Amino acid sequence: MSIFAHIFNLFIHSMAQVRVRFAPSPTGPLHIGGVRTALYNYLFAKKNNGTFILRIEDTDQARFVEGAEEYIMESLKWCGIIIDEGINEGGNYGPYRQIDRKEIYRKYADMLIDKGDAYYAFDTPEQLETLRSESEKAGNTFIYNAIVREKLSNSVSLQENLWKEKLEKGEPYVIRYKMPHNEDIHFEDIIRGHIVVNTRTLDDKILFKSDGMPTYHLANIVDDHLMEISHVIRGEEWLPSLPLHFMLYRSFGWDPPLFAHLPLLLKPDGKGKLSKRDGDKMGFPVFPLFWPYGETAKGYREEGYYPEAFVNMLALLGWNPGTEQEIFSMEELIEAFTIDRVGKSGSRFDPEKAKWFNHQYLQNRTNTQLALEFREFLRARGYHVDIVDLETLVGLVKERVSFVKDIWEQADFFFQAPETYDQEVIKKRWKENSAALLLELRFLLEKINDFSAAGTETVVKAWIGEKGYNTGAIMNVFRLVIVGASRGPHIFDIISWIGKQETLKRIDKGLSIIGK
RNA sequence: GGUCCAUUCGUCUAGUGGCUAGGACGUCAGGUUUUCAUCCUGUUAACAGGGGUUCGAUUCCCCUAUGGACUACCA
Repeated sequence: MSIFAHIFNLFIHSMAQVRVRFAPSPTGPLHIGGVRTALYNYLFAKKNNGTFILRIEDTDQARFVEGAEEYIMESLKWCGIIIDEGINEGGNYGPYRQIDRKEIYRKYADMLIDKGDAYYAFDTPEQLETLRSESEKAGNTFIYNAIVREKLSNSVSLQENLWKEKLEKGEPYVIRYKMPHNEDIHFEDIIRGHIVVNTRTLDDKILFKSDGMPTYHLANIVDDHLMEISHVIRGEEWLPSLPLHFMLYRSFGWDPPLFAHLPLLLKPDGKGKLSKRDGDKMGFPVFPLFWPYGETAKGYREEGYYPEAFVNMLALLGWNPGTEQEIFSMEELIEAFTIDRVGKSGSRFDPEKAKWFNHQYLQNRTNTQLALEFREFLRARGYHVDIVDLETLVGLVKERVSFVKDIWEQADFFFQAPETYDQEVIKKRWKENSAALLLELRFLLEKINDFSAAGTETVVKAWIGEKGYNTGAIMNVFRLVIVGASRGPHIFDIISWIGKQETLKRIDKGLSIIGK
């Protein structure tokens, strides 16, 4: 443990209350990277007896997407992440939707203007766009900073009577932060450690838009302060704006919370961060739940992942307990989680490992649970099977599958006689005497009263031994007519489950088709 | 381009100023299974490169390379 992490630990234990927030924008389905951010916030909150808050950051009305808010909440619920304070849960620090806090932000923007740390700017987006493309042509980057603001249209460069007149005339304006020209800003990140940035590389960020809404930067700082957020745990994409955020806290005279910037989730192959396209291309979901609006997207829930497996997999992507334990319940994750064991570098998402986690969780289900789940699947297909029979069946095939829906692929022959027979197997196993042997077996089975797996197996093996037949020669063609291929569980388990009548029927059918 | 962040097996990762650099997924090979799958056992494979510091660096420092994020009146 680094010295900084140690000090940090001492610090959090001395703090009165841990309050963390997950603050997504309702602009579409929640990406699994977002889910992981929410999860780490939640684990950290619960580990420290703190509060987990959901705040909706919907200050950009143009990008608002209908249904996204519900999607976010349903996703968290599916994952087992319980919100303590939020738009539905309420709390003493509401409202929890930024659109409903609109009136709050203006006051704080004005405070900064009065203090001289912010100013009005009247440049139109078109003007700025022109300036940007011009400097780009000249090979420079346009930054709205201390040097250029003197030449542009704002309350710093303009005479006081001029800009006041513009204000009175109702000319559109934004409020920008007045970034100092040349100052080293020092700040700490729990995961990254000490960082220094010089303000000359920063720009005068817009805090308040001409539509009367704050930007992320203002709203975020004000809300985190007002909601008494103790730790900001968010994605690494926010690291570049951390200096600005520190400056804002300083300007307001507030104590900043502690920050932890999480590494990103990367695509399984190639370069860059995980996107929806990767999932489509490689056949795995990038979203927790199916997203039915607009461009539809697959979800882990609908693909048959257990939420416990999904959460377990996600938790270990970028964090580890330092032990060799890999399977964790939510309670165990909460118990084991510490921020100082979150890695610094981005993690490639591995769909194979995700499947492995689900396999582990599926094996730990009882046959009864699985039978119930599989029955739902069968119902959708028009099969109605007794639950006790399904428990037996599921017990026969569960270890070969990772998902409930895979049970069907492993067990279709339990429900229907083969339509076709694997040509490879016929070529390899079907001999001159196969038909005769099968016919003999057929009449042997017909006479058996105890059609349990053990019952039939005993009789058939005795018969084989008695006659001195070759076991493989019989069993392989037997499997062929029952299953249609060279796969599946123990053959006597299969015939016991389908019953004597069906077994005989399948032998007859096989004989008539292959045996001619 | 600029700023910031990162870099241990193919992937997720453990780890230390001196270790045969550990585990998991995957791969491959055996074994079990009369089939297929599972399972078991084993195998495979890594400290990005170059300089320092040091008796000794994968570990500490610097440079380079590579990757990533950001660079909007989006979050």
